[in-house]
Amino acid sequence: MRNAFTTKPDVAQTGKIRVLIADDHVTVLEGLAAMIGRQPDMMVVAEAADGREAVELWTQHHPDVALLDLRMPTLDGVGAIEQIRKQDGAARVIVLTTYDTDNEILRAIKAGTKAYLLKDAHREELLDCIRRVNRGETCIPASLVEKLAAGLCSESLTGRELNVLELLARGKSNKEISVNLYISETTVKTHLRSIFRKLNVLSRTEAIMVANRRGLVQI
Amino acid sequence: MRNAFTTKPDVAQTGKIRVLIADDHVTVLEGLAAMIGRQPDMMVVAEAADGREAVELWTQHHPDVALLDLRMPTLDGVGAIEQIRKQDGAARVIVLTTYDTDNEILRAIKAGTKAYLLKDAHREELLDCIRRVNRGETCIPASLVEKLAAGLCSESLTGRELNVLELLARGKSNKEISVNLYISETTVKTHLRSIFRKLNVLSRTEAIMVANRRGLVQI
DNA sequence: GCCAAAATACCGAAATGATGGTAGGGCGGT
DNA sequence: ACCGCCCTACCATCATTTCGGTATTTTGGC
Repeated sequence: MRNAFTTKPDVAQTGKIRVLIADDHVTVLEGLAAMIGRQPDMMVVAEAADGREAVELWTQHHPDVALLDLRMPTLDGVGAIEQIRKQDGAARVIVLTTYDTDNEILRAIKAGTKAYLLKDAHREELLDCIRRVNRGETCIPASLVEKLAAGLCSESLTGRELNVLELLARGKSNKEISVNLYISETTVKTHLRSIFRKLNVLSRTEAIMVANRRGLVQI
Repeated sequence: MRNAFTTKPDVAQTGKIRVLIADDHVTVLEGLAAMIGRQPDMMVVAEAADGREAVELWTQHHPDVALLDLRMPTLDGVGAIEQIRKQDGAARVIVLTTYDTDNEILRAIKAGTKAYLLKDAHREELLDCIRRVNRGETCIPASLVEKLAAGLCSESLTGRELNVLELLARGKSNKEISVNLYISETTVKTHLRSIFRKLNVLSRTEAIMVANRRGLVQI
């Protein structure tokens, strides 16, 4: 079993940081490969087009750093991170995503990601991030830390409350939600009051907005 | 002044399709450049990081095909297309975007784009699209045509209705909207009724959902 | 088996939203 | 000058949502 203190054989051989990249957008994959391939101190050892493939290729190659998109088919980034860290708890994973909703960041960090990069990051930002993570450091932009700090103090929603919120965000009325969940309209109202209190809003429309911003539901 | 019937000097010289690419994500830009650069029949002549730069570089290079992201700083894709086509009505522009909301597609096509590609398009799809557009053909995926057909039969919102809808989508109440727009709450209700009728919905929450799906507002 | 949390449910009052009809002022086009 | 459209505005009425407080049952963990 590999661990963080094992000298990585391939690094020793090539002297390069071995990187796995995963993204369902072929353009992004090409771009990452091109940028990384040009660096003298790193190389791409595997490219995956979805989450499942990313886990398989990680198992085969055991790269120094893995760069994963959060939204991918078959298995999303968080799922892939969990699978990978089941094999190696010290695996170094960078999450690369277009969106920065609170919930996605939180889930990714809970799953054990070392760094969280937005896709509009600059070239040097991204390459430096790979180098830092390879050295065992973490790399979370200050703007994201702020978002986290703001969100962490809020209570989390229960499963049922999330069900209600999801239907709410689809534009359903209380009656429609009750029919959909096989509960009474009164119960829906009770759940809604809890949701409003937890999200610190006063109306359903506000709730939709906040839920969307926090990544609790996607409209 | 160039026009569609002028023989393009650079093509005659190099025999390659000269492509301009524009995207604010450096990764995507790199990816496009790598893919296009590998093709024997095309080459990247200019790379822009935002809309204004795209227009400037188009003016300088007059490429055969321009690949533009829709969402860019300083000037969005549609604005860039309009500027470019002011110089050359026959300019061949491909729109490349992550999202496929009805309104964005419609605006892009109205502005005179020849092709509309989603960023998760496959490699060959993208390269073939460039070749087809260079030959003067268009290239709009069937799935997008369907979306358009579905949306075209609906009435369009007036400017004031869009103002109301925007605030609505921010979770504002009728009273808050009225204060924000310096109109009475009654007027807000009148606008809302028009909005509901035009979007074919029955409540404000449904309106938010539909407006977001059609790209009328972004939450 | 017990405790805490979650899910379910009801009542009633107050606020907000939805829907009908109606209408005057402004503005651009024919 | 007239027509159509947009923006504005009001009244009345009904439906829905929001906000108190309260209570039972179910579920999961210790």
